[in-house]
Amino acid sequence: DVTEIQVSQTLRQIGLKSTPLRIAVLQQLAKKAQALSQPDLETVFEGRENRVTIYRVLRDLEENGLIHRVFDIDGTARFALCKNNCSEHEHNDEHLHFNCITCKNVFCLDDLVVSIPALPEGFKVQNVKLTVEGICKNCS
Amino acid sequence: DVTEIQVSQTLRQIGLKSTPLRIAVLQQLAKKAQALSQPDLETVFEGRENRVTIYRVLRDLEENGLIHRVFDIDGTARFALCKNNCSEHEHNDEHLHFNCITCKNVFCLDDLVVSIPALPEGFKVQNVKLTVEGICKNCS
DNA sequence: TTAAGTGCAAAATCTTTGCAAATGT
DNA sequence: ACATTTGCAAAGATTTTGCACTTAA
Repeated sequence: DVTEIQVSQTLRQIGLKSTPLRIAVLQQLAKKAQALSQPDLETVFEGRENRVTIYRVLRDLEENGLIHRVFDIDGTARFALCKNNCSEHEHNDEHLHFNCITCKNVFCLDDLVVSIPALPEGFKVQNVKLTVEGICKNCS
Repeated sequence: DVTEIQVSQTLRQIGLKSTPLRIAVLQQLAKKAQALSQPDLETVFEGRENRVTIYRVLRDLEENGLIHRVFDIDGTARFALCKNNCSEHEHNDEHLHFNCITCKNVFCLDDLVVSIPALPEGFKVQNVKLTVEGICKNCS
């Protein structure tokens, strides 16, 4: 498990203050294989935390490369921890996301390697996202 | 080019009335390699068409399997013609989308084949979406 | 102490809904 | 003629902004 101390250090390393909500959000994301949306987090915190602040925490964490954003099949933004190679506005999450069409959860399957076909002339690749839609373990 | 007559027939075949806006939307999508968002379409029609109606046209065309929805890097919904194997709520767009990080356009690269790695036990695949982010032909 | 972060209210967007008028078949 | 589609206004939902208060360092 990820301790509060570890998370605090990470935050300070990148120049963000270590605040209760930032710590709580990172810990939530750390303990789930699934990407969480802003509404998910509101539910987790049972409305105790301010909605606006959650938006700002997610924005700050994303801008500083600690989390990345994926969209579920409804286009709702969901967030997951970045494993590596992410920096400000340059997220390198070259892995597979499984989007469940039933529960809408997004699973990050980090260890699967994605290979892409050659693109036509003139297209410069920066980032590859393979999204597989279907029915997840829990829903089938 | 796709004629108005062809589009009209397609609409009637699936049980939708052939109306000017539906025809215009389908013709717009047919002549672009890029997926268009609702705001894009408003621009194309220079505000002459009602925003609400555009939303409804896109919804109806999607529900009837004529177009499909992809999300650009900002999470904005964009629409493109379905080539084949699409039906109501069962879109089979197993192809590659190139999302330009500069102009935000989404290019459907239909002819490239996507292969996926084996998934963990319990995950049932229905649909594969490979999204490549980078800089498109026009922006580089 | 003080720059960064938070909470609240309010604005700005984006999308959907209800209903009367218009349109396609 | 009649069900479908559209336009308008209004409601809902989501996300952002301004500003005073609070907190981490």
